[in-house]
Order: sequence, then C-alpha cells, then structure tokens
Amino acid sequence: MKWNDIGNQTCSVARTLAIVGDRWTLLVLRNAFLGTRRFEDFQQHLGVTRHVLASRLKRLVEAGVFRKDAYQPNRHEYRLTEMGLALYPVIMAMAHWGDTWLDEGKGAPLVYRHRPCGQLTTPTLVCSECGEPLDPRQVTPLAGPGLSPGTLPRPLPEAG
Amino acid sequence: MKWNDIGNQTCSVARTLAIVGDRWTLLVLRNAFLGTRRFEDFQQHLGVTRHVLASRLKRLVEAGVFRKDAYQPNRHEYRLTEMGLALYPVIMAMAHWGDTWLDEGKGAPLVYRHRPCGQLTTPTLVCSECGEPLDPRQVTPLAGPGLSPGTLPRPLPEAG
DNA sequence: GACCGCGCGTTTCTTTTTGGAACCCGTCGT
DNA sequence: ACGACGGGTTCCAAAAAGAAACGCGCGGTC
Repeated sequence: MKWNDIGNQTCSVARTLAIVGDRWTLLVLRNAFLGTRRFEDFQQHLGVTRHVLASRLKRLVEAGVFRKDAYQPNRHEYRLTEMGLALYPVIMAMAHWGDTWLDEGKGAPLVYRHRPCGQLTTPTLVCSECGEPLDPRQVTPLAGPGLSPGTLPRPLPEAG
Repeated sequence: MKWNDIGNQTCSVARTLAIVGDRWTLLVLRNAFLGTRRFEDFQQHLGVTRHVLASRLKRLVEAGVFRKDAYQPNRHEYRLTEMGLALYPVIMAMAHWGDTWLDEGKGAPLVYRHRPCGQLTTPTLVCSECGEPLDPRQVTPLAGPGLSPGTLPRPLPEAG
C-alpha cells in the first residue's frame, strides 16, 4: 500500500498520518509550536534537507495546517492555522511520553507553565464526560456513523 | 541528519519519533490498541509489506513498546507493555484530530465508551493542575533540567 | 510417518524517497 | 552596483519501501 492510499482508509488515524505521518513533519510542527516560522529557521534548527523541508511545508499548507503569510515580497512565514493548533495534543502527548519513558535520568528538557492557573503542568488525556484520565483498558471502541464495514481487525458493537 | 541521530537529540519529541515516528509504526500501534496481536493479522489488516512489518515490530520490541509472547513454539503474539499502553494518548490525539478535521461529513468511524463512567467520551488534553483544556497559546515552555544549550529555536526562561 | 497448510519471517529485485550539495533568483542594505 | 540573504529548485548517490517469491518449523490428518 502506498502513502496516499492510506489517507483514503476509513480510519481517522490513517487519515491523520497521511498528512503528518512522518518524522520530519512532526518535528516541523513541534518547532512551530516553539515559535519557528521561517524556512531557514526550520532548516537550520532541524537539520532537515531543504528539499524535504520544502515538500513537507507544501503538504502542510495544502492540507490547511499552515498558512503562508508574506512578510516581504517573495518571503513568507509559515504559521499554524486553527487546524494546525489543534495538533497540539498530538505533539504534547509525544513530548510527555518521551519525558516519561526516554529521559535517561536527566529529567525533561522542557517543562510547561499553564498561564491561566500559573502551575507547571503535565498534559493529561482525560474523559470529556467524567474528567478521569483515560486508560486504554477501560475504553471500548464502538462502530460510529462514518465506519465502513470490513475495516476493522474484529467486529465491533454499534454505538448507542 | 539521519534517523538514529534524531533520537539522540535533547528533545523528547525527537526521541519519541525515533521509535514511533513513521506511519506504519503508528498504524501498527493503532491496531494493537484495537486488539491485534499477531504478525499475520497486522500484515493483512494494514496491507503493510511483511518486510517492513517485521522491521517495525523488531524495533518496537527492542524499544520495550511490545512484548513478544510465545503462544506456541515458534509463534508469538505482540502485546503492548506498560510503556506501549502509555502511547494511548498519542494515538487517541491523532484519532480525535482526524475525526474533527478530516471527517468528510460522514462522522467518526469509531466512537469510544469510557466504561467507568459509561459515557461516550471525547479524549481531551487538560492541565494536570487545574483540569482545564490546554491551549497552546496559554502554555509557556520553560527550560527543564534535561535541556542542553543550543537545542532550541530561541532562548527560553528557566523553570522555577 | 509422509503430506499439507499455516504462521512468521527472510531474500531478492525494482521503484520511491531521502540525504547532500550545488545552484538560482529576487530583494534589501550599503 | 554589489554582495549577502532568504527561500527555494536541481542533480546525483544512498537508503528505504513495495512486491513477490522462498524457507522452515510445527501441528493436524490420513
């Protein structure tokens, strides 16, 4: 199966990965959340080749994750749209996993202050309904309205 | 910069991506959370080539994300470890982003029941301290204990 | 106990995608 | 008018992915 076919699957994870599913794209996004906006800055900070960076930025702009703002004739800044900002939980979930499981005893490279409450925060995934942290063993996936048959490893009950 | 060099950066996202940062790995994990455990099932359901699947599973086992349990001599199941289960927020964040921004008007393919509270849940990233949803514009990254100098696009204040 | 098929890979070969480095081109400052 | 800079594109070699066939131990079956 090829890259673009993946995006056509009936799976939200697959469709998401068709846009952001490679390491450079996700690193570009992480830097965007740290304030990077320009081609040259992404390139130098990440060490990605210009070739690959150009193709990734192009894809992200086409997908609507970045907006390309001219700050001078022929020079642009790549800025996160609302759609792009909505990827924050993905990046933070990865950062937190790395902090927790791969820190090599040195502690997290970055910590985060949540300005509204003033505290250093640990980003936590919770249930929208009861507010408790989500444990995969306590969550049952159900067939939703957009599911086509045969796309799952096993049959699932209907949502209700 | 090459793949493995990325994992040595002082950045939790980069280290995380060195393990799970390609589309097939993340799709393997998504299926693992849906209950898939065997090589043949991953292969057939995802359509990934056997070659690539074998290399991804190998990396995930070496990293400690999967455990390889023999269920017969010479046959194994790949099961998520605690470390692997901890990737749930990453997968759910991607699923939710896809549901929200890429659903093509058909609705989510899957919905999720949180058994402890009984409700259909929307996984939400909140501040561990105040419980409010995290908005990237309201979070200030600070230098943490594990930060080496020069790894950031711009200088950052110290945590404290 | 020979045969068949399954699960789980490995091998081989071809096609895509990266990495690396040079090159291009319009604008800006001087 | 001239050089430097930002933001790419082009070219070639190296690495990774796709496709399909092959290997091999085990378990069931006659």
